[in-house]
Amino acid sequence: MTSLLSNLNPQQLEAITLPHQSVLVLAGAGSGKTRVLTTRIAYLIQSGQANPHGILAVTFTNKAAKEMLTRITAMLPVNPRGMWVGTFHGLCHRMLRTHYQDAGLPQAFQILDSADQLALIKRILKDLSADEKKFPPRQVQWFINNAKEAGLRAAYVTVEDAYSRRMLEFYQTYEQQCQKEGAVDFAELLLRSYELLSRNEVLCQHYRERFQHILVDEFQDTNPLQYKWLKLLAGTGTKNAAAVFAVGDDDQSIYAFRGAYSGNMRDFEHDFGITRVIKLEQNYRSHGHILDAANALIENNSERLGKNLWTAEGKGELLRVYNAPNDFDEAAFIVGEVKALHAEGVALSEIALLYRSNAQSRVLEHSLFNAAIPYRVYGGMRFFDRQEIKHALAYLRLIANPGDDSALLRVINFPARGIGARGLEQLQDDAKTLGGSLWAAAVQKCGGEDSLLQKSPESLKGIAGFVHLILTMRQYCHALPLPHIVEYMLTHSALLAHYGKEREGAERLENLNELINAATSFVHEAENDSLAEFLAHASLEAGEHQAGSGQDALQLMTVHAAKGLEFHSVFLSGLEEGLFPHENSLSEINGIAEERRLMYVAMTRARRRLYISFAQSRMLHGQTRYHIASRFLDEIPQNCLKWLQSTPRMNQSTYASNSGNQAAGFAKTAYGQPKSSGGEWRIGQNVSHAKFGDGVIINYEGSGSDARVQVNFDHAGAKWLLLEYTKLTAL
DNA sequence: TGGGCATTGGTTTTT
DNA sequence: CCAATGCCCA
Repeated sequence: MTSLLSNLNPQQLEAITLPHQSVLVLAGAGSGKTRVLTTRIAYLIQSGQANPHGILAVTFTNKAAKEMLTRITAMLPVNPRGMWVGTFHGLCHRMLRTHYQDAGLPQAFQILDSADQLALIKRILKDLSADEKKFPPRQVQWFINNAKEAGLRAAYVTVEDAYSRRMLEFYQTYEQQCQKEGAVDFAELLLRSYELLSRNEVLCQHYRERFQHILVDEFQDTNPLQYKWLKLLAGTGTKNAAAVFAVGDDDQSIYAFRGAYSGNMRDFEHDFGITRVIKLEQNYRSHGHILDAANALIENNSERLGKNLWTAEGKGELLRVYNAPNDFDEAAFIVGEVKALHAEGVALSEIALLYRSNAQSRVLEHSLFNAAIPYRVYGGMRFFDRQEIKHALAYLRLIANPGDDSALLRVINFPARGIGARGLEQLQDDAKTLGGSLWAAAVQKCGGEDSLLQKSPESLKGIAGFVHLILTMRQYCHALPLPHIVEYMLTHSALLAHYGKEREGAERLENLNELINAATSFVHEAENDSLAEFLAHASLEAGEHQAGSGQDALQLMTVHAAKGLEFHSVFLSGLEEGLFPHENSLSEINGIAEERRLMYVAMTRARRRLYISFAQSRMLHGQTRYHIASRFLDEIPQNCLKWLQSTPRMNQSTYASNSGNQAAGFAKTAYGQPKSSGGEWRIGQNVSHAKFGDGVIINYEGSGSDARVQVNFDHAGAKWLLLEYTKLTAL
């Protein structure tokens, strides 16, 4: 116990050792939030106030859940088995699987991810012959999810105008279709689970008695439905209500656009009768100037719960601000500074390059690539989102639940087996008349399962061939271990053969084989290794963005993606009005405040050094746009800032400090010794580049620091290179 | 049935 | 500008 509670500050200690009561912990950035959360759990168990069975801890991401579990396991000698630790969706899913009958779901119900949901909506819109111009599928999706997140079934949505009436019609049809197919989308997991608990007194009571301790991470990100779910589960107001340990930071609420409602923190205080709010304000991450700047910035927001970060460490370096003439130059500046930092011994993985929107990464990547600096971009396609994986999963879904129309439509003719649009239309009509699934219609069309299975597969074409395929798969896979099912499916569906002969199919083949590995490790790790459970896992846990390449690399990501992370040095780029704050936020209610919190999150990622840069002009949507510096820069006290200036010369530019008082160890940095000494590049000259190899100069433009040459490389093709930062050798 | 070409739109994102 | 979708043709 002593070791568990050592090295905690008074507020952390108070939070961790609080008696059985609900509490709101306002945990600032870098204040040891996760430590408090996990230590609280360990403390409850070790002090005998709770056993693992009685604890439920909920987070937003699988990553956070995993992290929490790992840390608890490290702290406790006991196996945390019995504890419920997971995401809202994961826990709700668990509940629905256990009580699928009470929840009105088929045992083999499937989870739709956003892409699956969108596909289903598109199908419905087509079915109802809706004008996709007037009712964009994405908007319909938004409407449905919004309603669900407000806890509203179609029957309870009130509409006035014709437009919403049509939307509601889509929602209704969507609900019916989901029920028919046994499909459950993300919001549905929560809503169903909520309805299950609110309708089933006995069940609700059971869980209430069991989970006497509920811990919530990132509480400011909860949406109204999640909050209602928590309230219901905790049994607020009842005699043996659970103690809810809610940890959050209203200043880091940056997901309002997807339904998060940080007002839940205030409601929580009220609804749960919170008498004391514990504030964790001591920051263990950043140096003083960074915190001073962030505090000053966020002061500009009203309606805060109120919090001021401080550190026991020194002030540290000033924030470095760079005013670039254009986005190119901004990128070049960053590249130069990254090089210098790296040369000073800072690992590239300890340096982050943050931006407001993904589009900004292009220029940065370009410069980094030319400078041969390894980097890694976060975000983008995840494993289970890939087309080939989706196809494979569709086959698996059909094995688990042939009533899954969405899955059937996805693969009935993939790989192509000669089923055209007319055949499909016919099938859909049949299904409609039968009132059953597409699968049922297909089976009937082929004269029933039994007669079909007796025929030789070679003789069957088109729909019959497909039905036979799925039937044999089901039969064959019945008792097979999961990885074998996957392997069998990949071969017999001919997915492997298909991608094997596709030109760019190598990577897809690799991914499909990776799916077998995923199944193998799932079998090893999961308690329940059924096919249905694996499919749920695939939907709920889309997999890490990319396998870490292992190499030390610079970290590129949006500010949103950086939440929760920290780095030695952070570059915050594109601090321009219109970009950050984003122009769209100007017309949104409390839009600027949210952008400001985003800025706050970005700044507090840095431990030691923070760069902020903006460009006077930048290429956006194919046009040069001119912006002024972001208002957020004005909100940072000048005495926290050091303005770096570019002083372009003939052939080189130097970024020098005007404060004359540089932080220890970092000398003025001069950029790229341009050109070969004395030599001018000329068109037709043969040159060599470290990365692209040999080539010949075919064009030239710009001058001074803007000078670029176009080189036609023997292998890499034609590329524009900024002379100032590219090392070319004359041949 | 897929590939090529035109059109269109373009914050942030986890589950 | 560039990617993603949609549509048409071979």
